[in-house]
Amino acid sequence: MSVSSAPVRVRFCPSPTGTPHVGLIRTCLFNWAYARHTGGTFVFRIEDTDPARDSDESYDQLLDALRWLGLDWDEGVEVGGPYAPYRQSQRMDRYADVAAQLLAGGYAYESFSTPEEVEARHKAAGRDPKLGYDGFDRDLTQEQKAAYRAEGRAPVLRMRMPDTDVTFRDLVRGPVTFRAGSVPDYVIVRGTGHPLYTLVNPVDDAAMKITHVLRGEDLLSSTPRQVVLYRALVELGLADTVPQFGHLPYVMGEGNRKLSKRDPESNLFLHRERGFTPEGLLNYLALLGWSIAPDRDVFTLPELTEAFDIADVNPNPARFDLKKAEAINAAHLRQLEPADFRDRLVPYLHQAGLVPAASYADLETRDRALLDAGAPLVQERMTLLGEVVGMLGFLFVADADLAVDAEARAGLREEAATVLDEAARVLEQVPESFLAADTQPALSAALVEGLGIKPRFAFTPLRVAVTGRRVSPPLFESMELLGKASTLARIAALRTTL
RNA sequence: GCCCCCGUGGAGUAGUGGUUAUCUCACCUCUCUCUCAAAGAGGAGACCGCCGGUUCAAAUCCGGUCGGGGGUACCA
Repeated sequence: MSVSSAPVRVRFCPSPTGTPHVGLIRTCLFNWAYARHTGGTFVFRIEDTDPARDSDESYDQLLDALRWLGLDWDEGVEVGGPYAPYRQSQRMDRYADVAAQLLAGGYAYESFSTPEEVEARHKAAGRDPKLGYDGFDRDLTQEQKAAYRAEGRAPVLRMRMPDTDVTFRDLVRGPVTFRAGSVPDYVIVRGTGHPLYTLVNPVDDAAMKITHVLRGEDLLSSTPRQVVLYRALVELGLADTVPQFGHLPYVMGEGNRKLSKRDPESNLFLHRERGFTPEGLLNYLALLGWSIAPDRDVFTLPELTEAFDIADVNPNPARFDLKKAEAINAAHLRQLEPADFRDRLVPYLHQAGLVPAASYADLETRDRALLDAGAPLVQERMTLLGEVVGMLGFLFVADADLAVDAEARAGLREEAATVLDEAARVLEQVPESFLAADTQPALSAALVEGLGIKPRFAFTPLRVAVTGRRVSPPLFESMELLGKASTLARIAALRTTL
């Protein structure tokens, strides 16, 4: 149900403040997906007009985030484009020019009132003092303005809001109307001459010929202001049309609160560190307000772009559910090509200090062999890549350095000592190759049949001895990878603590 | 106060006049089984915020109401 047939141009325009937030990335993803779906253009612009809060570090993190996720942009910072520059801090002269035209055209006016004066006037008139700016300076004479300047006051520039309702058709919510008089005249340029977001954002969207503004619901209430500004820009010949707006639902955290920057779950990089894959995380983020089909929620990025339409976005607030996100990620891990999965484990092992190399290609021969054999053992047992440290860590530590989980050790039954003794005796006789096909029957015969112990109780002490944990990859394959000497050494080590 | 948005099982979600109200995750049980997963089978869980109206018939249309969220900056 497209209203416009012009090529789609969308943008992602974060402020470089703080660490990338999952809600911000969700917004980026939807813009990107819409551009890719429609064959349109995805613009990446940086809104760094607040020197007090913006930082280069945050800018770098934004780039890092988009590159990690594979959300590529057609125009914008780093890559350039026909409407460069794409950092607002480098476009200041343009804003001054537009502001001057808005003033000259009567769309904006100079305002000298302080907030205290506005409030005082509301009180004096018996109105609610929190009503907002009252339009007092709308029609000041030259003499009045001169008098204020003589007092040393520097005026702000305010947009003149119309005395009519402002209606626009939101792509997600349908028609939205703001009642006449409910949106006060707002500031677009500070007394210092510094332009504000309310001016700069629509001016750049117009300059960059943005056709669809897809952003968070938190900006919904600023839309009537922008629509009015846009209309002025159109009349001034500075914009072609008013773009279409679509407001994406909030991303909620626990309870009924917006997921805030304070919540650890909101930090994109935390998820990366824990071992979310780009595929898994993006898949989950796409589910925050959208779904590909009623009976399906695991999909690839190409499937997403093929199916995505802003019109299908649901207006309800979406809750960020880590459990669900992890389940989606686990499904993606299982779908990975075995070699791909294996390669992705290395950085996590490296980070934990288990292997000296940070990439598979740089791995030593022995580590490489262990990982080649170990990765397939855990691929369908993991939710996050970071779990590999716990799952396969035992393969990469010296016998003396194996940490045995205290709880797992304490949970062993009385016959554990007997089991370990008997297992050690039997395993001594298994050939050096230590194949699972040899150890399993030997241990079964000795422990299950010989001692009459149920398999789960017979093998648990061995699992704890060999891997240090109660949950591990399959036992016999683990022993095979570890080799006969290490396996026996670890069994002996645990035995002495019982 | 004023303005705007939202309201279907624990979470997400399908469903715009007639269905036993969809599916996924989570949860419970069972099968498989050396642990954990995976896989397979089954189960519990919402009368669609509430009230009223229109209609033979409403989660779906209308009115009202309550609840939650957001905005109301010389922040973005």
